[in-house]
Amino acid sequence: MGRGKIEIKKIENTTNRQVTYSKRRSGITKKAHELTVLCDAEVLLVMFSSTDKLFEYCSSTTNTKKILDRYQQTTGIDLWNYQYKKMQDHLNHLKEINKNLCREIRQRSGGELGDLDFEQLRGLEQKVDSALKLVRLRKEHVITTQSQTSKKRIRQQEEAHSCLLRALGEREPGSDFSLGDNGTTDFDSSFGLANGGQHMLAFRLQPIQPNLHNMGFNTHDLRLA
Amino acid sequence: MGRGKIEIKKIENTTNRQVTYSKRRSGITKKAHELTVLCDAEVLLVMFSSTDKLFEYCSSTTNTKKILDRYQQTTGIDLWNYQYKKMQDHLNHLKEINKNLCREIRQRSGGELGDLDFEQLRGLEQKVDSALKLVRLRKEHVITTQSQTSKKRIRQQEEAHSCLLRALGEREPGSDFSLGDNGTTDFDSSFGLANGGQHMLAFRLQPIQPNLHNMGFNTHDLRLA
DNA sequence: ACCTATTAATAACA
DNA sequence: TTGTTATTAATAGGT
Repeated sequence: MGRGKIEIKKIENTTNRQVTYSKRRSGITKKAHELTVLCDAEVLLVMFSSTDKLFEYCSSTTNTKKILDRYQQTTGIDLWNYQYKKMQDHLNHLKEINKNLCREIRQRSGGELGDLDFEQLRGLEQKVDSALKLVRLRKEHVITTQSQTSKKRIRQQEEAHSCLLRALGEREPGSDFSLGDNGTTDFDSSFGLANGGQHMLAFRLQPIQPNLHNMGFNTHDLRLA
Repeated sequence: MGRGKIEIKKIENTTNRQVTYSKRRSGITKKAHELTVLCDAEVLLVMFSSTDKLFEYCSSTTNTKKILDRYQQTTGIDLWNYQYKKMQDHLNHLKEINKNLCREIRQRSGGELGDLDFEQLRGLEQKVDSALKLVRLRKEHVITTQSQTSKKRIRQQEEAHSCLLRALGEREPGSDFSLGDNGTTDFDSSFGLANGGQHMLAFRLQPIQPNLHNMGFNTHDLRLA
């Protein structure tokens, strides 16, 4: 169809080839659209020119992804399944590990012990027992450290306080800024704290360990996603 | 191009539509092939008829998967990535859960306590402590049950044994099958067991709970896959 | 991009 | 389905 018949083989003249590509591409696209409308079909047409430019037509009744999903479903052909399957395997493996971890935690919590025989129970008991010892040890250590830290801080504050008082006393000898029996009590009450010691500790130490509560040792959601 | 012009809209006559589909399908396929050869292009053509039959053309210089890989690379468009990404998210989520579970187990084992403050340690201690109590309770229950079961079995064996002896004695009054001071000892030694009680128990009970060792409470591989 | 002689595709019919 | 053919549509080569 044109000024003379042409043989169906690669057009060697580059310009001519590109012109023909352009014309025929629009031609076939039109055909694809007509097929879609006339025959109620779904058509996907993907073309790469020899210069690597992509052109695509897809029936407006659907979209590329749908067509290709359907294509895969119909043919059963792989296409992109390899990666997908590898991932799925990985996922199942993780789920399995997860399940076992959850069971271990439940057993370490004293639940789901029905399947364990005496020997296993003995082993579990020992583990939990030694864990308990370790936790207690750590707890003692933490409380000791906290207590020491707070004592040191209180001492530092006291020193700073008396230092200030002394300085004031030297500048204004007539003023009555002398200490009572207990300098610490005066200092505390000046901050609205009735008691030193424990309250002081709780109050002062919070900024040092900010918002670690509910971190680290959480009660995790043991359900699998 | 035919015996009269037609409007481009769905052909209502089903037979006619199918005939047209068939003819035009081969027409467009031919066009696709000509485009491939004349213009050195790569063409993929996927068609679903209104009766859901798939027809495909792909340039013989390539294949469907290559075209689609290239399509995806060129467009950057998803295609099948949606599922893939969903899976990847799921996977990362599971890994996260896994990590937390592992940490919880380590903390329940008395390790990795450095990040916990006093309150958290106290909570952990209580959990481990109550777990220990539960495990011990269960252990006691199991050992009690086992012991009762074994005692019952020994008693049954003894009865069966003396029953047999009695039967033998009645049939052959002259023979000397009388019991010694302790019938149990005789019975045990006849099986090559020096002592009854504990050994007996261990020996007899194994078949009752076969190969449960190393099941249920395993030391799981805490590394993530 | 447009033009148009010519070929190719195909609608209707068998 | 397949084949025939009158007719329309696509397009090769030229502008």
